[in-house]
Amino acid sequence: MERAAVTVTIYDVAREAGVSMATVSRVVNNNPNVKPQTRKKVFEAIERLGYRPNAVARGLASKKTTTVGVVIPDISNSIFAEVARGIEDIANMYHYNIILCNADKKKEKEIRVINTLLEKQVDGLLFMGGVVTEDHIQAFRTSSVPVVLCGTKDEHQAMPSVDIDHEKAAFDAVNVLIAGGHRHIAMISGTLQDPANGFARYQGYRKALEAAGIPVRDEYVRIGNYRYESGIESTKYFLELDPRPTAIFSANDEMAIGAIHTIQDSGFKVPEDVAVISVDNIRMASMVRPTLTTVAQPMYDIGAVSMRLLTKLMNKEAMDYTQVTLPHEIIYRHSVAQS
Amino acid sequence: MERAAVTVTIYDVAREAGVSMATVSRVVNNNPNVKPQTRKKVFEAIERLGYRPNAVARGLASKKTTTVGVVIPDISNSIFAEVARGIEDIANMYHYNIILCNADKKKEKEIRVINTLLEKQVDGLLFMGGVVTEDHIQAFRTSSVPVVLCGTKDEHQAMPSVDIDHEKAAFDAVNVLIAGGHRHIAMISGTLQDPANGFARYQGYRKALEAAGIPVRDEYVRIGNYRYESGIESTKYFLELDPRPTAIFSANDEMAIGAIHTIQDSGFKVPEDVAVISVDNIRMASMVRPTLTTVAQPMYDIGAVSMRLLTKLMNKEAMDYTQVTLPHEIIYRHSVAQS
DNA sequence: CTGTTAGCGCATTCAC
DNA sequence: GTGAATGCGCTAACAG
Repeated sequence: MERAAVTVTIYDVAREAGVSMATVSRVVNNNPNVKPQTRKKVFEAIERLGYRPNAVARGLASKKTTTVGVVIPDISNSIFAEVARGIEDIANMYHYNIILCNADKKKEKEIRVINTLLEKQVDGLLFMGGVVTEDHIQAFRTSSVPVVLCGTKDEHQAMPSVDIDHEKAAFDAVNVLIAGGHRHIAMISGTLQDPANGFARYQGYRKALEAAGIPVRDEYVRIGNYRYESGIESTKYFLELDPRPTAIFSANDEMAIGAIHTIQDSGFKVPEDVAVISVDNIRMASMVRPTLTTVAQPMYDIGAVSMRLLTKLMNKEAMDYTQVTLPHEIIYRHSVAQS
Repeated sequence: MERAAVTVTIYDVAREAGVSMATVSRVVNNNPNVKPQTRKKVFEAIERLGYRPNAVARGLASKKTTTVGVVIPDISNSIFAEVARGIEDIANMYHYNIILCNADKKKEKEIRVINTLLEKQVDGLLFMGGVVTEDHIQAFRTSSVPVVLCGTKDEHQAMPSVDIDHEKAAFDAVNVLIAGGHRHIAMISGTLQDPANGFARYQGYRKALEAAGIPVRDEYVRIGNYRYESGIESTKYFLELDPRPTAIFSANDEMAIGAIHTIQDSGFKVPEDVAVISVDNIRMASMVRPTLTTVAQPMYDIGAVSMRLLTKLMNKEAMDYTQVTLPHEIIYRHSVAQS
């Protein structure tokens, strides 16, 4: 194959192969109505010329790009990496390309990225994590391509989505603590503004306590920002309290790790003095000492299922439901004493 | 703004505004040759119709897509996330969109992704990390768009690239150990097949030892795969040795963390019994106990500088040099005793 | 300042 | 099976 110094088009291939451009188009698109011999001639010409189909022209002519846009709220968050992997595997399976766009957890940038993707005429859109506001929905509406939310949902649950039951996940996590005999359970929460993740997890915490007849104390709840440092900060605060909590439920693993280190740095032991549990199950959870007991989100599956859902939507297949809730699972490790 | 149920084109806007499509095109492209009043009319029509320019058609007509493709070898590697952030900031500054494509650290997939990006007519390509083989270079050559390697280089250093001096970084790291009085220094290396990262870091290790007159022992070197588990495995091996190493140099942070935990789990202390140092400075490095002393790669800058370099290349600006080496820096934390 | 006219590279009828 | 013709939505000369 030669180098394509100047662009070689479908016309060049046609001339080289002694056929019409329509025929070249057919073989490139795997249209069966081509005599095997002709097909061979064309392939040879393609090879000889180093022809590379122009996806832009194809997209314009066919009004399909076979690519789906994925907006990642925060590329440095490892959760999304795993979800992306699930998305990719299924996308490849259905011959879609995926293009990732990072949005740095900025709403304004998310909207911009959605618009860029739509301008690029993606055939579908996957929106990962983050808060879905009216503005997002507006942006989605300006186009007619299907959108599915993965790892989050919109407030009115009107859009197709794939997620876990965050409230139930939190509820289950706190119950592990309660079952272990804990009565003084603090929570490091995410922002309560986020209905899908933040608020739901907080609700799960409250409901678990209430179900066990344990009073909910305001001073046992701190709002963090999902980062390590904020886990440290919240935990320092908890450790000063009287009575000091004997267990901490963190809204995500990263803050939980901050909690563990803070507890240890303060001369206490995990889980003996303070137990820690959280939600996510990122890779790092098994890379702390003690290893972190946490509620695992099926990240890969969330990605895979939402991509599969999207293919159906793009294909206009009939669907009985477009809101799927995947199961979560408690991973018992060593930051909570085994009962 | 209405919803664009059916596609509204530049013609629709032209009709709505009572001008020609050329004029609409001008205002969309910020061409100054439009009377302010006309511009206003057009904008109103755009707003009223909910017009969204079709980037695919634009790309075809202008032969430019104002997007650059970025191939990420491994999306779950946090190093690349930071590099990507640098890339993005500069890309935005120059009004380029970036599309990320993950390649799962599979060479075959890297090549496929490069081709996909090229078919999509990106204006430039950024190739992050990983090994650059002849096949990669072949793929790059089939197109005439500029390519820059970031965080790696090709064997013959023929392609534009932005990277640190890996050998020197390793050399410096090992010297920290030597300066601390260590003579029994083991290394957890990456694959020696990778000239840019793996082999260069190993070379730095050797040279540092040689320069200090310390014999290089084969049993003090283990080849890992850059992952936590492989740090554990290698360290278990080292701990059995006689004489047992008093310090370990790891080719990357993640394996170093595995080393620290293994040392601790075996009843030894870091850094008292065994010191640990590595290269990278990922976020997790400050999230271990003890915190990890490491040689920081300027990840953000690597991304930013390579994107800047790419813009110049795309712009066909004259360049004196296209191979840039950024400085690294030793971050002193607590996994090596302060001298 | 604004309109007209050609393509950009390809998929896709519709004939043959 | 294959070719000729048309147009996807837009930019870019070229006129005026």
